Order: sequence, then structure tokens, then C-alpha cells
Amino acid sequence: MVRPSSPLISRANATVAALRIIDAEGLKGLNMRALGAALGVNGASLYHHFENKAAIEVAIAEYVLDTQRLPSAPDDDWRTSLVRAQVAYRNALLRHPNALPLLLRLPEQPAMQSYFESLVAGARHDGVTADAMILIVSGLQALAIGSAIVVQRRMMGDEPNPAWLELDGTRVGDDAAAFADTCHALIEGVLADSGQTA
Amino acid sequence: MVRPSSPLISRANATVAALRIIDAEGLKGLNMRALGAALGVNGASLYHHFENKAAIEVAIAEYVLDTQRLPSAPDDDWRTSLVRAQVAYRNALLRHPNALPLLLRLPEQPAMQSYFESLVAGARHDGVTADAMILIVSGLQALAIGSAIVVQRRMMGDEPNPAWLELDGTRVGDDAAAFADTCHALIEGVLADSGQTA
DNA sequence: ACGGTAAACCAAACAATGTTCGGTTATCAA
DNA sequence: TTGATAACCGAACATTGTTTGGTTTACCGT
Repeated sequence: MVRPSSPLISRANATVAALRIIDAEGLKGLNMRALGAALGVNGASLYHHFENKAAIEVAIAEYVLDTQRLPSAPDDDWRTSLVRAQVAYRNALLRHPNALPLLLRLPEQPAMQSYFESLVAGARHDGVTADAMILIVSGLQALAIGSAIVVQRRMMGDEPNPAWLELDGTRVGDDAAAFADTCHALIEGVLADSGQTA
Repeated sequence: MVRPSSPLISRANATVAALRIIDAEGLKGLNMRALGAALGVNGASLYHHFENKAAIEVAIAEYVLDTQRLPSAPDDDWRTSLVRAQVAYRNALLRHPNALPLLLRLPEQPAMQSYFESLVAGARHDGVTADAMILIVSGLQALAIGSAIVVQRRMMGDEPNPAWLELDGTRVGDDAAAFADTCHALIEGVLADSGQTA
């Protein structure tokens, strides 16, 4: 076969095939020949659609993060909107655990950025200091990323949960609800520290 | 040369040489032949001291994290002790930015775990709920890891700071002081949410 | 003191993987 | 129709992790 009537490879189907490989075999399982085989194609042919393997990984990361829909209806309370956005972001990070390292290489999602800007503006309008908002937003961002990494690490590793997470036999704080609680706590704490109990 | 009077390679000097390569050339710059050359040795000789490359990377991660000294004098206030430990941990994560991915592969530092356990016990003794302590400790853990990743990403990438971080021209929240503030805010917030303003 | 064992190293080769190159055929535009 | 280009293949190349066999020397028990 030399040139099929309809192309066997597109950036789209190559991306989903690559993601499927990563889900099934892990990050190390993704290589050009395997991806080519999954598409019924020689591995070298992929270079007609992607600059190199790194470009494929970028496409995967963008694909996974693009499936994340920001809550389009901004809540009346900017705090719950903010928390909801972070929960959605964390869910996106965890949807394909093996691909998490790829997602963390992306600089920052533009959609998320502008969403943040609007929320920050709303909060400022509520009388919140700019300093406080910076602390809150960057803190939540770090919290979401770190939480995703901790959860993924616990999913991969065979070691049981660390002892300090099982005090009194209580279950751990790695589910989405606990994460949302922590986000709210962080917001309240920053507001309290900056003298605005708003 | 076949067998030198004193060994040219030890796990210790190989680890620091590897870390130096990573600092200078990035993670991709570390390969067996380059590390061998840095030690004046053939790359294959490293397999007499390490099982494989992954073992070297583990040794590097342990080395970097072991240089982190936990504040041995537990503060009278368990909250500031907790925050100080997290600041130290975050500093360790950021000391060799190129090596950060290696550190995050490690399951969890045993020293940190036992330190946490003692602090948690102290807090429980202060009348704090176990649920609240779990939220606090795992939240701080995630916060430290996420903050380190965000900072490292900002150090690597060429993109300027995102717009929402420069509101009113104020500087960003990526320094240790802001991180400590956020830690304290998270603790206070969780305590307030659980009805204990302690 | 000495002889055997194992440690420390090397050179070479193997396997896997990212990437490039030349070639072949189909599609499309002029 | 006819070039040009897109899409693919097979083969080869470079890099890198790892294995193997060999050589010399330190070390240790006797």
C-alpha cells in the first residue's frame, strides 16, 4: 500500500489512539511503531502529521484538557464558581492517570486563564484585595495539581495508604468532595487572614 | 585500565555526578555513557553499582530529599511546625528544579510520615478532629507539591507570567513567604469549617 | 605468604526507539 | 493531461539502556 484513497492518519485519530495506548500500557508503552500499528500504518508515516513525538504528546495533553468543560454558568457566588472550576480541572487531570505527566508540561490553559480573570474581577468588585485574590487563585491552582499527583501516585503505587491517613480508621481525603472542602477552607482562610470575612 | 586500586565509582559520587548533569543539562542530559564519562569511566561499569538507570534516579531523588532537615525542635504551636515542615519540603523539591519529576516518583518520605504522625497526635491532643487533621495534612501535602510544580513550570517556560497574576502590577505568589501564608490560611480555614477556631 | 574468589572495569555487541531518506502511488489543481 | 504534492512504505541511522565476555587487581581465608 502506498497512498490510500482516504488518509489513514489524522491528528485526531492518532491522538485518541495514542491516548488509548497510554491508558492501557502506560506512558512507556507509547512509541511511534506501536502507534503506527494501532492505526494500521508504518510508524514513520506519523511524521507527515506531527513534527515529532513531543508534538504528539502535546496534542494528547491538549485533547484531554479540552474535554474539560468549565461551568459555563458562573455561579452567583464567585467562591463556589472558583471551587467548581478547580474540581473540574482536577477531574480532567485524573481522567487519564497515566497521561498526567504530559498534562503538567502544558504551560497553562488559556480558557482557564480568562475564566480566572473574570472571576477575579468579580471578587475584586466584592471588595476583596488583589493580594488576597492572587493568594487564593494561585493557591487553588497548586492545590488542584498537587492533589491530582498525590491521588495518581496512590493509584499507581502498591504501597498501602500511609499510616497518618488512617487515623481512627477514617478514610482518606483523596476524593473530590474532600478536595472541594479543602478549596473552600483555603479561600475562607485567606479572606480571614486579610481581614475580610466576606 | 582494569581495576583501580581505589574504586572510581561509588553510589555516592555517581549520585552527585548524575545530579550535577541534571542540573546543567536537564533530565534528558542524563544517560549512562555521559555519567560514566563524568566519572572517568565506561558507562557500562555503572551496572556494578546500580541495578539500572531507574535505580540511579531513585538514588538521586533520595539524596535530594535527604538533605532536607525537618525542624528538629517541634514548635510549641503544632500549626507553625506543620507549616515549617511544608516550607522545608517545598524548598527541597525546588532545590534542583530539573530533578523535580524524579522526586515526585518517590512514594513518600518515611521521615516526613513519622513527623506528621507526631504533629497530628499533638493536634488531636489539642482537641482537633481526626477528620480535620486529615484534611489539613493531605491538603498541605498537595499544596506543597503543586506549588513546587507551578514554580518550576514558570522557571522553565519562556512565557511571561499569566495575566491574572499581575493584577495591579503586584508580584506573584510563588515565593516561600506567600506559600507559608497560604498554608496557614488553609489550616485556619479547615479549623473554622469544622467549628473549632482553636 | 599464597591461591582462589570476586570486585571493578572495559570493549563490543544487542535491542529498542526516535528520526530521516528515497521511493511509490494516488489525489488534486492548473 | 500533467505536474506537484500528499500519504504512505521499507530501510537505514543515531542514540541509549542493557548484556556479555574478558582482564586485571584487590581482598580474604588458610
